[in-house]
Amino acid sequence: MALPEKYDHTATEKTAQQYWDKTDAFRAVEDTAKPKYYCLSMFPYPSGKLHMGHVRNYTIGDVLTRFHKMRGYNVMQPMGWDAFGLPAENAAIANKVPPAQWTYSNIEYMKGQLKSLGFAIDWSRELATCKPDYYKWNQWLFLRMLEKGIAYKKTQTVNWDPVDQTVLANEQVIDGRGWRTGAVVEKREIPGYYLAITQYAEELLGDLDTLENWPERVRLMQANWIGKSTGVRFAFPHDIKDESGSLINDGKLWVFTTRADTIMGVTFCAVAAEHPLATHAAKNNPELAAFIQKCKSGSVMEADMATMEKEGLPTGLFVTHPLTGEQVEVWVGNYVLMSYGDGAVMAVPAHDERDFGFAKKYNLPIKQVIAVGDKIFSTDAWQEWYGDKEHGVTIHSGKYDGLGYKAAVDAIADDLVAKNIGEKKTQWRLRDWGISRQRYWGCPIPIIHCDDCGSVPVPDDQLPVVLPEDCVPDGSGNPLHKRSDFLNCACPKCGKPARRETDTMDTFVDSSWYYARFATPGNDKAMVDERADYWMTVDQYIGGIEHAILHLLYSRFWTKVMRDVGLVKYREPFSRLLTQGMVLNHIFSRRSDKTGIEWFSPDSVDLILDASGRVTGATAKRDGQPVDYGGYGTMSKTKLNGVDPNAMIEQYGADTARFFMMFTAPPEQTLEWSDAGIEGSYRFLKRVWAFGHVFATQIRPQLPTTRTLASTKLDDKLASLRREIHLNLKQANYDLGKQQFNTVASSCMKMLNALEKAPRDSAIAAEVIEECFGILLRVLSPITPHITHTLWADLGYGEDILQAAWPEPLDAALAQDEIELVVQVLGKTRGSVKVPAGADNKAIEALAIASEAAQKFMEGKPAKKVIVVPGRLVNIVV
RNA sequence: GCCGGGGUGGCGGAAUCGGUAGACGCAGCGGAUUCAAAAUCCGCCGCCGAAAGGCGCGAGGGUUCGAGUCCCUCUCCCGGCACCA
Repeated sequence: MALPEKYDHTATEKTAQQYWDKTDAFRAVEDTAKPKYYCLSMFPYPSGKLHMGHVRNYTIGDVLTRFHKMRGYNVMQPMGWDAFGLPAENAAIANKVPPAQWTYSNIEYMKGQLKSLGFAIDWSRELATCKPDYYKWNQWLFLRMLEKGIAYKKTQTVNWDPVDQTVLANEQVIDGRGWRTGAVVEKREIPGYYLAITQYAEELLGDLDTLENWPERVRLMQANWIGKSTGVRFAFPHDIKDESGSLINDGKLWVFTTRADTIMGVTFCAVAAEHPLATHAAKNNPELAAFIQKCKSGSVMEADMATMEKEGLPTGLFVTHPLTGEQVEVWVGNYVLMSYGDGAVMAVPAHDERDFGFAKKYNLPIKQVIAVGDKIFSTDAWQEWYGDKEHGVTIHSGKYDGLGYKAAVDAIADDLVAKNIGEKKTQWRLRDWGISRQRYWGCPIPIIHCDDCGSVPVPDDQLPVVLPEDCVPDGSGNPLHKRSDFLNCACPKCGKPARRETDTMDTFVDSSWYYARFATPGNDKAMVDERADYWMTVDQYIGGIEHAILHLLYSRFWTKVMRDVGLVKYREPFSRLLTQGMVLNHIFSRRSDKTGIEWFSPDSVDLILDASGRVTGATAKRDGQPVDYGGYGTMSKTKLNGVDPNAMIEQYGADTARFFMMFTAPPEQTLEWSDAGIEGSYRFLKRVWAFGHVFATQIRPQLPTTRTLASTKLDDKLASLRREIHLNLKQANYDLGKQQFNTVASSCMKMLNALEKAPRDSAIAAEVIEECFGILLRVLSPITPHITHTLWADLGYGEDILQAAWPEPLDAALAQDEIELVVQVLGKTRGSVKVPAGADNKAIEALAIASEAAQKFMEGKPAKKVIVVPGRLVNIVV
């Protein structure tokens, strides 16, 4: 078939995709003869259509998949759908269609988009988390967790919309009001199921060290989130009784501290507004009650917290210092968190900056118990060294005087243990994972409520508990409450009529183990099987940094639970992680008093550039009036600055979109969208095609039947072309190892630049070009698979480029007779000199000193010292 | 506040072990082609300077024959966490 002269991306991509479909090219089959490579991109939520972030994510995964396939790995790249979730319910409310229908039609559409981008996905492994054959295993493992005490029930606080009678997610609460009703949101205590991720805190933290191929920042974010601190938990005894006459908290005010060495400096205690002692004290103290109310209703927004003034009120209650026996007053402080530790702190104003400020504000005593050298302590202002535990030594502390940090903590902890009133303890920031959601479109929690037997787990043989797919939520409450066919059931224990649990699981549960299920398609007898033993762990995981904490932490936790249940042997699911940067575009807006902010899409404005080509502003095409330029920001629906992948594919093709995304920025960095950049990428592919046409018409006819390249001495031009190609190949291979794809794309461009300039008028030239263009096509093929597939096949290289071996640079092609060295005088580059390839340092020195560049700048002075860096430069010191 | 990451032409970004800073591309400028335009092709393209040359990788200092790269001080930007006791 003759190769058309003009690059037709639509036809090219269609042909290639048909070939892949026909040959089932991406089917992954277990094969122990080859090293396996499991490449996984985070599966999408089927929100409607793909956005550019998806395209970038999956292109990175596809490049790695295809590259490893050509390198001889047995690769698997699956795809699925994170199909449960709130947006489907919102769409259902708006369109009056069941969430299932909306979800399945989105999946259909987005699957078509993924296919049109040419990703090497094994669709036979496709899964959707909303299908019973998938979520059955959520339920099954949940039951195992219940048995092991990892899953448990307790009350939780939720946002309650009193008008719709429904629970709201945090993002549905806007300025304290329900997003649909505008009603003031209440806090409600309702029961829910929790997973005891804290039981795994130590392991989740410790195993971070084994994740060498994870970005450092992700590991740090997880470590911070887990938040381990070691210290002492101890109690201040008291005899404060409630109305019924019983001691509050058994007469102990428990606190946690990492600075037990400063216990002798405690001058007061502070408790959270929700603390029982605060509640008690407020009963006969309206001022305190009002303050507590203010603390509780106060904003929990970060920005407010940061600027919030530390405030407090005394309770009038006193507790006893466990070591000195002194009476210590209890305050309520707005800075004490009920959710961390015991909701109370000891206050040592002398050695804690926050306590210091609080004590100064309310005129509370400040007692120094730590000294650093001869430094003078004063209560005038806080000094950094007051909190220095490295160099501090205890003073004014009675029997504990003269001890360093560790010795003091040990001695004090020992005494508290002896008094049976304290212990060394590790405190975690991490909290257990509440998985109950009062929502319809999610995985049902397999529990049955019986009046006699209580909450009874659904027996394994009754799994899955299937969610009805035909409900249409109307925004008021969970529609399952109206489904008697779902609701009514028999108690598995006593057989009496009972009610099914209507809460569903957090969708993070669904995504916590899908990677393992991809390796076990179609098995309805087991969650995972021996095929998963073959494929797991995931060799390369790719996704957005926004999942650095929750999704990745839950997946790690889930894996460890699966291990403890005996399902898997590995400790961690993802051996290597790449967090790709976001895709940005220009933002334009106009603010008016009448309509508020109006957004303008980038193609609805004309840019105003300054003399140097920088964007300084824009005008709307509609009315010619100026709009505000907001710089680059993430693509979003509201800001109208998204780019539609389908429009891209239609106009330029998938290969151009893929090439642009790989070329414009390294994968971890943000990527700024640019129409001109897209044009540039398209131009490059058109040139690749044009060279393919030259190859077909001018090169191939010249090729001799017997190739002589390996035994022929090439002339300078051909040798340097070949060297240039092999050098760029070497560079590309190095960069692929680093996962730096932008420079791989650069290397491809450099190869084409060299090829276009090459002589093409002899049989041997044709042979060199044949080899070189073959290298270019293969290096380029993971990035732009369609065009390279077609050229490879049509130009006679072989049937399927994906089956071709990845090229390796040849030493013979890289070798050169003469090398050019940079000549420096006193470290400044002055020129260059050519030396024979095998020249020794002595000879090189002589040639360099004799060179024109050196002679001019040495000004007749003798060389004091000459440094030769082999293959690079010569530096002459005078 | 703490912890990370970063600052290189008009722009996106290269520079592997301390060894020619600005690869590759975009934008811009000049030219060829064209009736003209688009497309395409060729050339130029950090700053100062007529040139020789000098200066240049956030700022300042240091180590070195040689520093974007190593060390110290400062500064700004981005991300995460945060009254965490």
